[in-house]
Amino acid sequence: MQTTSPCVTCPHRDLGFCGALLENSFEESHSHQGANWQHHRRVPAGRQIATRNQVSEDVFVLCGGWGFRFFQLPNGRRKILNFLLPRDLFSATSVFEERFHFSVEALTEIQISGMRRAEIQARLAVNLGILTALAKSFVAETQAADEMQTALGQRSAEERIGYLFLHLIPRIAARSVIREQRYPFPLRQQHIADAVGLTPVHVSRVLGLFRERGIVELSEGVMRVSNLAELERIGSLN
Amino acid sequence: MQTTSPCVTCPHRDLGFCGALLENSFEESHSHQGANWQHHRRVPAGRQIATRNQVSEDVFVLCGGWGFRFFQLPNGRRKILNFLLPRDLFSATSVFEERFHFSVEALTEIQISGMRRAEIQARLAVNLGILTALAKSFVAETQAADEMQTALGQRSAEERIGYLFLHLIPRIAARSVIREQRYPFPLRQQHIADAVGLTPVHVSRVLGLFRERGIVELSEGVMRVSNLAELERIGSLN
DNA sequence: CGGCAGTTTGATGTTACTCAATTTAAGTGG
DNA sequence: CCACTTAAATTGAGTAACATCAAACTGCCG
Repeated sequence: MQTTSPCVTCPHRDLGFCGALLENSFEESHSHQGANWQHHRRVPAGRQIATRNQVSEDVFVLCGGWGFRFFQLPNGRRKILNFLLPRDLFSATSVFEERFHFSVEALTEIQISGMRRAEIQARLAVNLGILTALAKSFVAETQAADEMQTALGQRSAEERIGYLFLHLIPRIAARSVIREQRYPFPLRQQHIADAVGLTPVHVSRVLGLFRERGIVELSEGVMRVSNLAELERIGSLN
Repeated sequence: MQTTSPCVTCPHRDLGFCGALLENSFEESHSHQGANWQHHRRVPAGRQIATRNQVSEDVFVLCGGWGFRFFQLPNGRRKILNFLLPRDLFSATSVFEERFHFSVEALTEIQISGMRRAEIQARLAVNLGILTALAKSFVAETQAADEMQTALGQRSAEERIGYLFLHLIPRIAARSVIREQRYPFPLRQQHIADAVGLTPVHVSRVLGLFRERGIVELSEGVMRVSNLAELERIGSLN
């Protein structure tokens, strides 16, 4: 099997560093046998796979399914910081930090790929491409966090949920073929609540309104967007 | 004058890349004359010095005074993303992005230092120290943004303001000598409101409570912390 | 002294939370 | 395939937190 050609029989071809941001950079060194700096795992839905302050020698990429990063609060609530979709690094910070500053949970069944941090850092030192990709990832993380801060700080429940959906739509679309504005969407209302800082009860009411007004509808793990223009009017920051 | 010894006569010795994160990395190449890749400016209080989507060839460091990054919303409100203190890069993202994704305003009179992005990137490629410092800065930005998201999403007015103060205290202390728990603090209540997503009226009420209960007191540009333990109980995320 | 920006206070309104009950959907074992 | 169980979503009533509007108060500067 050639290292430069697509490796269709390997389900992890586009995973790990090949994933999110480093997909291309590592291709030339990807091989089936000697890759002991990289390993894969399957995790069932609902399982917590990383904990705040936990030390890890590895940097993780989500390869399949959905997960999320979160903070657990002492009062029992939690804040979902963002959702992880296939090819996402858990966080670009973990390339440099040996501890997670967040926790991670599997939302659906997921596959993850872990790589030795030491190995990644060694490659960073000599490979400008990886560095560039990593910088891009950092920039994207920072910009997304700034926007989410804005949505949370100054906006109503409808606007927050609208923003969340708008933010997720292109990310989902980049990872699966979308027909008729139907997006795969495994979130429970509780997840939405934890992500935008509302109670599940209130989320339910807002989603009810969206449905009545023919804007978005959630059911059976699918988000159906009937009126994107209106959703953008509601959720967009501009 | 020696390049390796402290350069006390130059008010910008510890500014620019010498500032925030790159202080040490650039020391050997700092010189008074030929530094045309670096320039300094003084800006009066209240002046806006960067606008969202504006293109800039330069990367900026705040050298003196306070500023803040923000998003302007169409409804007239604004969200302050964070406050900039001396030696802060406006954002580590601007080392890689030619446009600001945020706006910046001077809160007090400030001095800023701008450096050519191209120059910085060239140095990044050959200087591991700078890279490490930059990565640290990115990590810190990301962690702070995650925490602020949590504070905004899941917490009450008192907790948000408490969190903001707790977050600022060590940053201020790192930049000036603190005696008797009195911190220089140039924010108006409107700034606090814009930062934590409350109305100035409500901020005033909460600050009134803090004062009554002998926790913190703001006046004449000084924050006096009388009961740090209680402030931590209120504002800490843990 | 007058004017302005910032803060405080009061009265009232709205949004979202809480608590509790009901309905719907999703599994599970027989 | 159907009773049973459990989780998720919906609905309603009452409440708390914060917003809004408006007025009074403070300190500062010309």
